[in-house]
Amino acid sequence: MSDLPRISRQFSQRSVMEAIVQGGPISRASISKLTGLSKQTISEIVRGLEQEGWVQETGRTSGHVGRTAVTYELVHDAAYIIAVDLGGTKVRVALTDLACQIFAEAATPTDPRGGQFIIDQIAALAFQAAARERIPRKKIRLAVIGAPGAPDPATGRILLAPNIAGFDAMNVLDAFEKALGVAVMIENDVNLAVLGENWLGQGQGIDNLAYIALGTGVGSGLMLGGHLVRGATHAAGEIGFMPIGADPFAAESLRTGAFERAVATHAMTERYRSLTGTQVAVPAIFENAAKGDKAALAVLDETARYLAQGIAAIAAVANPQKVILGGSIGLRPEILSRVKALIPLCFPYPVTVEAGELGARAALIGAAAIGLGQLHNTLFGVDAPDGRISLPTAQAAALKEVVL
Amino acid sequence: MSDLPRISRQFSQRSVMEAIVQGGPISRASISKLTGLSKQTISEIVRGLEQEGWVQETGRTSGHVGRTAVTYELVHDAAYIIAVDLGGTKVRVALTDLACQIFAEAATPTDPRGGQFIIDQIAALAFQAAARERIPRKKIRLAVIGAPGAPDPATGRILLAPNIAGFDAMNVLDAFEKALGVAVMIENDVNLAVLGENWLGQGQGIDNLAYIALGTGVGSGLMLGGHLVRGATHAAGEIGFMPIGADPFAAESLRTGAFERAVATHAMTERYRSLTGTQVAVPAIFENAAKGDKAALAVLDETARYLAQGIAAIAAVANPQKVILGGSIGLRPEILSRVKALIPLCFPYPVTVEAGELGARAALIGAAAIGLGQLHNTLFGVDAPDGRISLPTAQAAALKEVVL
DNA sequence: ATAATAAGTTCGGTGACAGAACGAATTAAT
DNA sequence: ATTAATTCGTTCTGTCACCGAACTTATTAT
Repeated sequence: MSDLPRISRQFSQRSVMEAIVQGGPISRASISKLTGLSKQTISEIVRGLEQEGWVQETGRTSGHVGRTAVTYELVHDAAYIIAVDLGGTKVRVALTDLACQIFAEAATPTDPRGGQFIIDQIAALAFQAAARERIPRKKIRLAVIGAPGAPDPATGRILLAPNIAGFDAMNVLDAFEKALGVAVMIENDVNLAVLGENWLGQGQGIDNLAYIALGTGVGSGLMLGGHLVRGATHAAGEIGFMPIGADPFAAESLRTGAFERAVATHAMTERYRSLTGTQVAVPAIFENAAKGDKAALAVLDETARYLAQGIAAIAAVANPQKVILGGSIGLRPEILSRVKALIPLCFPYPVTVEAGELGARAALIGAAAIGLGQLHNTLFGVDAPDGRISLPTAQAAALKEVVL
Repeated sequence: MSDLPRISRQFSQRSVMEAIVQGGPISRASISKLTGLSKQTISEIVRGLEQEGWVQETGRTSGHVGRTAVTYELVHDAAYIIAVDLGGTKVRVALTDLACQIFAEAATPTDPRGGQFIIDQIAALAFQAAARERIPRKKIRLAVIGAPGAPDPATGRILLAPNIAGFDAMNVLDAFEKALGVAVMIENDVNLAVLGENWLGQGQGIDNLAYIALGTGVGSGLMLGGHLVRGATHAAGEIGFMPIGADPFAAESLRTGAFERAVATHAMTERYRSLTGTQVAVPAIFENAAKGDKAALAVLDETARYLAQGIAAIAAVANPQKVILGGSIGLRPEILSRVKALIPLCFPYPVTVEAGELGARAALIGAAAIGLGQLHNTLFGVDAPDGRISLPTAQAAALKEVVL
């Protein structure tokens, strides 16, 4: 139903672009072989892309029999996207070009005043970075914001985001679009983390993936069958409320979440306090455990025990091929090793668990991934909602970190 | 990448078919308006479809100004599919025509000898039904088998299907294809149940749906974002192993599943026995509860309490818009009412829970749904894996049940 | 009868491809 | 140095799936 634009050209154009993006400098003849389209068609499409400024000649092949081929590659600076990871304590902003190169990255403490202040802060960061790299604003096509909570695309609001002041009452999407002057996508930060790990981290090539971010709170992002799972109200992955760990019918569990009460920061410090009588922050608990402190070791054991159960629950429901741990607690090897040992004791099928490879930058890289995918789709592709493009990993591996 | 067939025609053809399937008898002019394709194109496509025998003229419009229109509709008996719900105790077989009408249905106890005997039994049932309705075998294009366990399309085996003897060792898919002589799809029965309820039952129009089948065992089917969730090893929805209810680290939980040990048939009878000292079957427990038996009521309360937690876990992970209960225990109103009351006490966001509308036939209807979708796609559509066609609900509502 | 209206066809496009043939450029073999 | 083999890229011709406008046909309302 609905008007069908002639999708044929778009479709082919997209696969040509994909071949150029992935194949680096590539000749038209090679694109033809890769895509199965005729040489003639490739020439036409490439001519079009060149005229519009998306690709350019880079050189010629040599050293093989036969005529030399003219090679083409992306015009890297034809378009840029802004990727943002907005956390309760830190904001990270990155700029990415069409070739998936993250070449400007900035991190700074989140403006505690919240609301519009944060939005202005992010816009300033992004534009500073753009100015530093001499990127004209016109070339910025899209911004992707990762934030805790459940962004509702219909209203532009972000629900369940207690960590960020003033976001519950405003239309965050509109505010960002106004401040940045480009189209904005808002996505849950843990969802982006799955995408990030799927693109460049632990989850490469894996279509069924779960990411568990464990720190101050717990959240999970789920990629099933290659698609991000968002759920009916974009609240999928709010696993803090799983009825595991604390008594789920307790009033406090209804507020904080039974599982969160069993595994997150607060649970660990409380557990340590009840064993020793002293209040100690989480990093110190890990340090003490390394020194052989029995109470600290017990805290780690118990936390891992509940975490293993949480992973088992996710595995039972969604059957991911791999579960990636992230967040300040989840990235700890002490937790990972314990969880790996415990899972086979409470779940019958093998579940691979690993720590995230991208650490705290997973969500930022995921934001870049989703933005680039979106950009390629809107510029060159069908506007199919599930159009996944395969982004190249080669260039992207060479990331520069520029902390302000 | 890969050879792109000229997909344009296919695409349009599919939407024309969709309009005809849904719009009942419909004129070419109306199809044009519906699809946005030009009248001329519609005429061409319809001419093609008519020549190939998929649609036919049915009459003319009248009573309005302007020229009368020739209306077209599906040739209902142009193709058939076999839908099978293979359970541990019962086999259901149905035949469906292209217009989504289930017009022959048979149910009979599963052959206890298992393995090839079951396959032959199903083939016999299907062919008997076909003969009774004078359906030539050539017109049967596809069979969809719903079965417990995790069918592995790569090997054709069904894993985790302890209820059906002899299926673990054989290539079930091949055996069915040989016996039936048509292409066969095998799918988990609970997954089909979600599709069934999504098509004609409680879940109509809902894209994020969970189905929990509770009886001898527990299983769940998940539809997220309109797609069936199967997981990495097709084991998604094996929620019996959620670490909820019994101690998940107990050896018995590893075998049977902690959640299954807390909510399924065996759990209820055991619970009743520990309270009263007498062993009573599940239906009797419900009867006793209706009579006011305190022990029976306590059993229902406790079972519902664990079930509510299980639903909370699924809701926390996947955030479905609605959770549908099925299975001999799940369909009971006594359970539903208790669960509805308990969920708000252990989960903070609203979760709609309802009993399935299709009862025990959900999986069978789901099998028809997936088969019809597949058939429409392969015959008229792009072979996109996610091509969902919208099946009409009107005709399908008029189902006949023919129990042998 | 005549106007209005809707259905359907005919006719003449167009754009996105494919495929064959051919020229152009290069290396390898003689 | 010449020739053969090979590969690149273009030109030319053709097909297919569409669209839009104009036109014919059939019907009801006036």
